[in-house]
Formats: sequence, C-alpha cells, structure tokens
Amino acid sequence: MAQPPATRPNASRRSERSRRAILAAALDLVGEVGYARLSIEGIAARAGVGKQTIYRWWPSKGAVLFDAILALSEDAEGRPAALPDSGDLEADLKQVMRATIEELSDPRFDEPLRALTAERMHDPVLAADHAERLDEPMTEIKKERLRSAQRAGQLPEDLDLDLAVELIWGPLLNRWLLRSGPLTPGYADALVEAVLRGLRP
Amino acid sequence: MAQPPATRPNASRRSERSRRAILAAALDLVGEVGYARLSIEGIAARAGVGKQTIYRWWPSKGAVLFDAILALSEDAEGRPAALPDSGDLEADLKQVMRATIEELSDPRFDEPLRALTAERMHDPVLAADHAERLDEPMTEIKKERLRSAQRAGQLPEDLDLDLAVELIWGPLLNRWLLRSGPLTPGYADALVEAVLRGLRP
Amino acid sequence: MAQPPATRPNASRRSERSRRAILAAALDLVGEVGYARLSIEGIAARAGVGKQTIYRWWPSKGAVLFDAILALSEDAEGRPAALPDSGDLEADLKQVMRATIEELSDPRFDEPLRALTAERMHDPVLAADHAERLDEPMTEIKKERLRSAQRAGQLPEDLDLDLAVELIWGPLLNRWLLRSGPLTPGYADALVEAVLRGLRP
Amino acid sequence: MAQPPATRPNASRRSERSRRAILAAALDLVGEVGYARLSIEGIAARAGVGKQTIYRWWPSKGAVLFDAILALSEDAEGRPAALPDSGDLEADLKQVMRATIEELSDPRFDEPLRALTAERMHDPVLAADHAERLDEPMTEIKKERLRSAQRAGQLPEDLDLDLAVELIWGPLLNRWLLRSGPLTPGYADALVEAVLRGLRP
DNA sequence: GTATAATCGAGACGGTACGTCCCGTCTTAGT
DNA sequence: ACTAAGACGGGACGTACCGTCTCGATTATAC
Repeated sequence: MAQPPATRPNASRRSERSRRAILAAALDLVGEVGYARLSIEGIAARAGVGKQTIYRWWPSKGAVLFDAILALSEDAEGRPAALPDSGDLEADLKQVMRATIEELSDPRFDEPLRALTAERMHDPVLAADHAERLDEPMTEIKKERLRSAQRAGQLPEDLDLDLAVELIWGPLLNRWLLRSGPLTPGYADALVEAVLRGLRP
Repeated sequence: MAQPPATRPNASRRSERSRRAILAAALDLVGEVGYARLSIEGIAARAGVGKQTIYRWWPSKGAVLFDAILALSEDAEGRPAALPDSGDLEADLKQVMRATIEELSDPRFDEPLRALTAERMHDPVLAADHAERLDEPMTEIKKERLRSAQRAGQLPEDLDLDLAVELIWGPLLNRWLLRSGPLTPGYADALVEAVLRGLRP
Repeated sequence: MAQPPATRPNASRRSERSRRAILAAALDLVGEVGYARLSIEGIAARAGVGKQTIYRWWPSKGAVLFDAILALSEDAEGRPAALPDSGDLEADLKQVMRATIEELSDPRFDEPLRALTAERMHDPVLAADHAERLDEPMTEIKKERLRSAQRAGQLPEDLDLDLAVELIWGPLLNRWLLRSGPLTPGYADALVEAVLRGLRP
Repeated sequence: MAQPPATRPNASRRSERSRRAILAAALDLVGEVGYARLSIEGIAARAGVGKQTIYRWWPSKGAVLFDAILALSEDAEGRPAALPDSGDLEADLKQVMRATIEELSDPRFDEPLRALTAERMHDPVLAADHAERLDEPMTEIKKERLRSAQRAGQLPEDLDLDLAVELIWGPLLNRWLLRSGPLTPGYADALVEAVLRGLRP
C-alpha cells in the first residue's frame, strides 16, 4: 500500500506501526507455512494486531501479501528506474534475465510471488491491481530499453514492443510458474538469442 | 485419480455412478462459485454422495477437478494424437494457436483450467502429476510437428525443440493466465510469425 | 448516571443535548432489538454521538438504560408521591394493582423494565443502585398506605410492613417476570383479596 | 437434554461423551466466571469439543446451562416426586421453604439459576421451555400437597391452587432474585404463617 | 474578547466472541 | 466391500462490539 491516496480510505489516523507489523508478519508466515496455510488470523496474531485492523485496510490475504512484496522490493532496491543500457541489447538482456532467474530462485521471493501470481489468476480485481501497480511499470521499463535499441538500429522501427516483451519474458515466466524446466543462466542466454534472432531487422 | 480412467481393471467394487456424479458436480460447481469456494463438502452434497467416497479415491479437490477436466476433454474430442501437418508449418501453427485461443476463451474450460494451473503452481506433487499426464503428451505432439518441419528443411536440424515449444506457446499461456492482453486470432498470427522468424535456418 | 438528573449542579460542561439524545436512542433501540442486542456502539451511532461521550458518563449499557427509564417515568407522570387513600384499603390496592398491570403490559415499559430487572439480578452494584433509587421510594410509598390502614384499624398494629408489601406485590412481579400466567384485572383482585384475608386482624 | 426424543434431532449418533463434557464444562465455567462472561467458545474449549458440536444440539448458552442444571438436579436427587406430607401443612411448608432457601444460598445453584432466570425473562422461547420442563412439574408437585391439605380439611375446597402456589412461593423467589431482603429460616416461617392465615377456611 | 481547557464527533486500535463453513476422520446402517 | 449420511474435533472465516486511545473542532467559562 505504498501510494497513499489510492487504497487508503482515510490514511490520516492510520497506524504506521501496525501496517509495518502486518506486512512483516505476512512475509514471515508465507515463508514458514506457505501461502495455502497463511491466514489473516495468523498474520494478526503474529503482528500483535486485531483482525479488524487488517480487514479495515485490505480485502484479502492476497492483497496483504501483494503490499508486503511491494514494500519488500521497494526497501531492497531504490526502484531501478531503468534496465542497463550498455549499447549491446543482447548482452544487456542476458544480464537482466540472469538476474531475474536468480531472484526467482531466492525462496524469499519464490514462495510469495508464486502465491500472488496464483491468486491473481482467479481474482480479476486483484489481477487489475497487480497489473496496474506491478506489471505496467515493469513493462514500461522493459519497453524503454527496447526503444533505445530501436534508436540504435538494433530493432526495427515498427516493432510491436508489447509483443516483443512478451516474447522475451513470457517463456521464462512460464517455465518458472509451471516448473516445466530448469532455470539456468544457459537457458537465459539461449532464450534471449533465439528471440532476438527473430526480432532483429 | 489414481487409475487412468479409461481402463480401471481392479477398482472392483468402485461405483461408476458415483464417480461420474462427483466429476460432474465438481465441474458444475467450479463454474458456479469458482475454485476458491469449491469444497469437497459441496461436491459431495451436489453429487448426492458421502464425503468419504470422495476422500477414498482422490487426495484433494484439485485432484478431483483434474480428473474432471481430463474426462471432459476426453469426452469432447477423441484425443487428437497429432497436430495438423499440411507441409506449411506457419499455417499449421497459426491454426493450432487460434484453436487453442478459442478453447481458452470457452468458460467451460477457462475457470477449471485456470484453477488447476494455479493449484499446480503451489503443489509440486500435483505439478508432477499434471506434467506427466497432461504436459508431456502435449509437448510430445508439438515436438513431433516441429520434427516434421525439420525433416522438411523448414527448421534447423540442431534446434532445441523444447525451447522452441516454449517460445511458441509460452507467451500465449502467459497472456491467458495473467490476462496481460486480449487473446485474438491476430495475436496468434503475430506471435507465430515473430517466433518462426527467429527459429528458421 | 452519577448525578440524580433533576439537579446536576457541577456537570458544568456537559452537553444536555447529547445526554437527551443518548437516553432517547437507548429507549428506541431496546424496543427495536431487545436488550441483548442493544450496544453502546449502537446507541452512540443512533444518537449521533461519540462512544466516549457515553463511556464518560455511564459505566455500562444497563446504567444508560436505567437513566433512560427513570427519565421516561419522570416525564410521563409527575411523581405520584402517594398511593390513593379512600379509606377502603382493599379497593385502593385493587386499583393500584390494576394500574400496575396496565403499565407492565405497555410495551414501552415492558421490554426495558424487564431488561433492567434481569441486569440487576447479576450485578450487585447495579442492584444496589436500583434498590436505592427505585425500590426504596416505591416501598416507602406502599408502606405509607399500609400504615394509614393500621391507623384505621384495618390492619394489625404489629404487622411486618415489609413482609406485607412483599406478599402483595411479590406474586404479581413474579408472574410478570416469569410469564407464569396472564396479567388480568381479575388476577389483581383475587390476589389482593387473598392476601388481605391473611393480613387483617 | 434428558428426555431423548423431545429436543434431539437425531439422537442416534450423538456422542454421550461430548454431551456430558459440555454440560460439566458449562457448570464449571459459570461458577468460575459468571454467566455474563460464560461463552460457547469457552465451554467448547473446556470440554475439548468443537464449537459446532454445541451449536448442533443447543441454540444458545442459556439452553446449555439449563440442561446442565437439569442434569445436575437429576443426578443429585432421584426426582423427589412429592413434597413431605406429615399431615401438618404448615410444618411441611416451612420445612420445604427452609430447604429451598438453603438451596438458593448454595453458590453452586445460585449463580446458574439466577443466570437462567434472567435469560428466560428476555427469551420467550427459552421461557416456554423452562416453564414446560421445570415449572410445570414443580408446580404440580406443590399443588398435590395442597390438594392433600384440602382433603384433610385444612384448606377450602374451592381454593385456586395456582394462585395459592404463587402466594406462597412468589414472595420468596422475588426476594431471592431482587435481593430485596435476607433469606433466613425466620423469613420462611413468617411467610408461610402469613399466607396460610389468609388461605385457611 | 480572547485564551484555554473540558467536552464533543469521529473512528482506529488490540481484543474477545460470535455463528458459519469446511476440513479430514470417524462411525453407523443399508445395499 | 462399498456406499450415503452425517457427527466429531478442529481451524479459519468475516462481523459485531468491547473499552481505550488519539485526533481536530467546538464551546463556554475565567482571564
């Protein structure tokens, strides 16, 4: 719940202390017992908070966890506003993909991210929220790097950037979600190479 | 869900009547209330069956639903053992992709498939079962078509077929699962064209 | 409920407006939902008042209701300082009993009085308060009428007046509280006759 | 819930073990924390029983407690089917009243009985249940003793027995419930004497 | 006439209990 | 042997209130 006015009914009297405790408890617990056995009751107890305080500000455990993850990534990094741009698109993408793979292999991210992604598949409201607050900024960052490559003549001017982003990251996400294969640096490289071969002018 | 439902030799005393009623009830209910609020208790009541009869034969509601979907797709089609092979890989793939999109847009398939996919993301046991009984046969069928294209010289001999399958179907699955864009015939065509451009020798 | 509401000298800053609204809301609500589901939260909301304003001046919902009933009976009558005294004790008592029965049948009094009486059965503090502010004045009034009868030679000089009051009003109260029989004018008469037969010299 | 078919939906599969544990826990707890802080949740926990098992068989904590008290008095005595009958009505009644006073002074009975009586004042359903299962048998026993006195010529033939019972026991119950005076053997005697004086032919 | 402090409405907070839904196990009767 | 039925101990749900606790925003004396 980073952006104040969007989701908070009346942020004025809200207890920052409780908010932090809830997000922390949610992350802790999802790591300990998994998403399926994560419960609002449990989060409240761990956070030393009344259940109502959670229900007042979040509609579901999925929403709590989403905010927790968002807060986590905001704390961890300082919002990396852009992908690396060394001039060499292929090298840059490989680097990014390898980093993504590493992140997805970190159990601190894997469990909660996986849970969140499962949740949004069912719940269109949650899905819209995630799309707006997570996917769109990320996609924009990726498209920005591709635009830079277009300017450098490494990609055709008329390329459908949304499609391109999907071509690059879609297979990776799929392999991660469905565990349909190992996530190795070699896979990252092979994927980038194969896709770029098709995209280049 | 233990035995492949086609031949169940030693399930001597098992009531076929109840089995069908359970699978039908599961499909009905998942369509009515969604996967999250689907319950074994509810399935039993709808099927006019004791709860124990479900627990005796399936380990979880996910397993019931999986069998239900398997039975559904078996009834619907007659197991298409191969992808179309007209000699024109691009045309064939476009046709298959368009058909897939149509299937995924059918609410009779959408909800339960989505639920199933979400479930397997958490549960590695379920995931392995799905991989074995659903993904592997499907992937083999797809790879077979690509092999045929290799023989026809439309794809390089040393192509990594598993990667190729992921490149083609991964983005589509992703768009469907995450609702990150509309599933249109045009999208199918653009996807196939872009990927094949990269794969061709 | 601290100060007798008639004279409240030092409640300097207290809002008379809120006090009235609270008592009125309490009476309204107890009539609508009954005592068990009456809540301070509900009274505050109905009265358009902060919860704290209630907690500041009353210790419990029972105390609020007690004041509300007291205020009600003060408004309704002008404090009848004495029972009727026509010289005929039996006739006077019958009249009073019939009036009491009528009052107890009025739903405006029945529910809240019943609630109050139930409450004081548990809570000795409340009970003492009620005894002091409600019962003792009433009992004194009743005993006064009996004393007059003693002076007129209709009752023995050495009669235990407290016991006599209990003998007359006890059965009536019991029948009302426990609903152990219908409250009719005939019952009032029979009761008075039977008791007086035993009390007379 | 002593009488099987009256209150049990389907007594066949009911766990006698749980039933006993629940009634015992209810009595224990009401003694420890009082009726107001007695909770179904608490009873269930103390009895080592699921809450649903209580809700399945009783509609409210008041109903549980009523059964608990009924069971208690059934265990304690062997159903005293009649009041003592020595031929001397006054002596017999004094003895009974003194015994009643003693029982009402026993905290093992006082708290729960008081709570129950308060509860039935609000809840007409509970009230009817109590009237049927507790009051009516008791009243019948009392009336039987009075009928015997009628036969012995100690009471008039045309006496309204229901009224007589109320005259004798009503004041006592009232004094107990409202704590409007001390419950002493002397009070019992005075009460019986005064009432009988009025009832005798 | 202004300052100033008690009181006000509003409502968030940590809690307890509610009554309900299901879980997965179990027992009973019926076929 | 398997079934329909459903009671059982248990966990969590989402809601209602509890009594306490800030928040500004009035008021209504006492300066």
